Amino acid sequence: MDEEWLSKDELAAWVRLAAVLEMLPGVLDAQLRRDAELTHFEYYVLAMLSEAPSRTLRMTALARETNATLPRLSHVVRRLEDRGLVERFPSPEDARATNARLTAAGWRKVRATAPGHVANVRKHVIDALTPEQVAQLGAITDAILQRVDPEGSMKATYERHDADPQGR
Amino acid sequence: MDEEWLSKDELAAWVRLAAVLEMLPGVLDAQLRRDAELTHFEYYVLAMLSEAPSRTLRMTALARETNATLPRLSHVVRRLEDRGLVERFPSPEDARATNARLTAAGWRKVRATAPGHVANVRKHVIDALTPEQVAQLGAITDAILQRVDPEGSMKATYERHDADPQGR
DNA sequence: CAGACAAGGTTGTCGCCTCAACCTCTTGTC
DNA sequence: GACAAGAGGTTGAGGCGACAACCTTGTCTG
Repeated sequence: MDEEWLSKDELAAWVRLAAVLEMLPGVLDAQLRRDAELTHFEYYVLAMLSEAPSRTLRMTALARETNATLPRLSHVVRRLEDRGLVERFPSPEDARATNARLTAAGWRKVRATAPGHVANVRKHVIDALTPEQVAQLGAITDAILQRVDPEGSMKATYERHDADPQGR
Repeated sequence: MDEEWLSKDELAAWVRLAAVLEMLPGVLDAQLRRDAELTHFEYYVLAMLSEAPSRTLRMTALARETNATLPRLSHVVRRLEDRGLVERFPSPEDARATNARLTAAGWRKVRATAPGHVANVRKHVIDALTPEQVAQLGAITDAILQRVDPEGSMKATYERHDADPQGR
């Protein structure tokens, strides 16, 4: 049984990808939880804010950049606000909108946490691959994302760019 | 900020992979929940059982094949048992061990669910890639898994095989 | 063959995510 | 310029996973 309408190669790739999907998040979360009391998603939220102008972003924009739904982000930002890492305030331009801004403590947190996290990503992903494989992985994930999220409603991060010329 | 100690290519690949990690599980779960009232993980449990001799597997073995922790599996199997898709019984050989066996209803469920699930995997992953990319993805995920789970304590599924000759 | 330790599982608690409901503000339309 | 529809967010309830505590059975050692 199982995925019997996949060829041998397809099945092998899919089974492994499913395993990565299952295990990698745990590895990422574990290191960040241990070293910084953050989940990977929380870290990503802080990191995206840290790169934004004035370290500030509207909730909707932040949701796009972190590939999250708005409810999920709202909950997470509330917790981060409780911990003093982020602050929220109404947008001056649109009374409906909320802006999230990194606090000084949040900024320090990101700076202190980034090296360990990057090292962890290197250890478990990048350094496991050849440079060619890194490039291949970029193209492959790009292609998958276009299927998963065709309108690019979640993105801004994985910019549409030098796509596969064959357009598959 | 963010992952500034990654090169441009490395960062691009990582950001996209992180996005896939965030979004693909939701896509898989959504289809299965809608069409079969199953999560992807529940489906995988049923699928692994369906391929086993006598459609039976010890909990520990099942945990390995599904890349899950034992507590997680235990909870999931209890729920599946409540729904009549699986049954548990003590192992004859080892009084500590528990066997999980697919029921007739569980078997029907897998058979009925597989085609839609496979189509979904095709749609969002396999068909987005060229055959070469499928092969590359297999090699890449294999390399990552060896870092994430060096002892292969979780596996049996992504068999160690024709690994990259360079051994990176 | 007694006790210590390991293997195999289960259970409870807590935290996070999903989904649906809801509220406020904005925009378009007649 | 009033109302309908939509955009932007928040909140609450329910469900699943992580982690730690615990129980039982095997195994190993003296």
